[in-house]
Amino acid sequence: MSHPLRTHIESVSQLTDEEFDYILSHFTPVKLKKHSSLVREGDLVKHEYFVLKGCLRSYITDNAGKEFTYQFAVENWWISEREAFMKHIPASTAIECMEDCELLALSYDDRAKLGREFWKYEHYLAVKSNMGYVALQKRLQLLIMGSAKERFENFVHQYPHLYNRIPKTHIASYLGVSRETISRLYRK
Amino acid sequence: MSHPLRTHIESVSQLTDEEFDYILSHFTPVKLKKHSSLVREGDLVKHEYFVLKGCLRSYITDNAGKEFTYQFAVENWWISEREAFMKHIPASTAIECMEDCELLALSYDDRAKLGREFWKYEHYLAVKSNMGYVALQKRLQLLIMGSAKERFENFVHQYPHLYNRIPKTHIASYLGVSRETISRLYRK
DNA sequence: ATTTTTAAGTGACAAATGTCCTTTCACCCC
DNA sequence: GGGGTGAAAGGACATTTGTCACTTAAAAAT
Repeated sequence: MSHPLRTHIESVSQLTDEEFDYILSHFTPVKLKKHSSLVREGDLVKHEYFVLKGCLRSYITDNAGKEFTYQFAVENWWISEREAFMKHIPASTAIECMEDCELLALSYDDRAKLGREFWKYEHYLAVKSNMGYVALQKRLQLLIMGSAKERFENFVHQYPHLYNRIPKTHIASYLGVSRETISRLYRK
Repeated sequence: MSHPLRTHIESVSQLTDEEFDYILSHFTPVKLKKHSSLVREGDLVKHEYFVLKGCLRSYITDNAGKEFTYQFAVENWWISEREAFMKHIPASTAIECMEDCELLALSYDDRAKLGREFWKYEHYLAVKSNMGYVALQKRLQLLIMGSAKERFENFVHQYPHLYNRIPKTHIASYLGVSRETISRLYRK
């Protein structure tokens, strides 16, 4: 069975064994316990992460201390604080493990290096970035157009495996509604 | 006084007169009357547009016939139906002129050609795309975190010139609230 | 200038959603 | 295996926002 990262990259472009081994050699394994922080607000973010095992979320905290989930990540997803990572500025979003996690970390410099050395890797990044943009667009659309109910149903439909894995509180804050509203919705 | 398009590109990277003239030669002027459509739902989108004069909006229509504004564009903004333009698929979003407009159209092929011929133009596109992503992120954040009031105040603060230029109905649909709610808000 | 159309303001009411509080249940930790 | 901890369900009530109907004002058309 092929390495999860390889499978992910090859959904965009094929690699030889040598190429993949070389790429993989730039990643560092990271293990984290449930509830630990991967990134805290204000941190400099020197890596982006590919998730091998576990479940994380990135979130913003407003002045009143309320948390808003910006993104989830499970196996075979990438996660980081994009803006902080790209621009070398302090993170405005925190990232936390919701389960014990195993990650692969790639530094900014190594990412740039791989991009330079492999057209294919650069292309993979570009495709990934574009998919991210389109996903963001869709989510925005749903936020503007849909009621709490529609947003929730869409979420369950789109991520059935997350619905039973992630605390409802966080799903609520991802959808921009209160936890109680979520409760009310699937009573019916 | 320099050409608006040149000014815009040069906010990212400098051009010689010859380079700019060559780039500009790939653009076609387009004039449109108020209320006319630049893109209709279902159209193939072969161009992207730089706005020289006027004011446009892109919007989605839901099953009930309700319109949701996805984006505004005024002088010195770019506008298109990104997904349709990039992937050569039918547009799911329409674009309409809210005033008489003068645009510069650039075809998909010419865009690619300019990107190939000028590293600087390619770079300009990349920076623009990244800024678009960050802007989308900010807007999403505000939609999740902010009340109607906060969203509206943020809009007025961020785009004071649009607030007096664009019908409130469309500002409301951009913010994801009803027109009446907007009315109520700035009574106070 | 007069008519017609379109945008905007307003109030009353309904529906959706948020907030607060209590109770229950499941899981984790000595 | 009991005590503690955190997540979730549920009810009561407050607040926000949407909807509808009507009026006024402004802009466009003739």
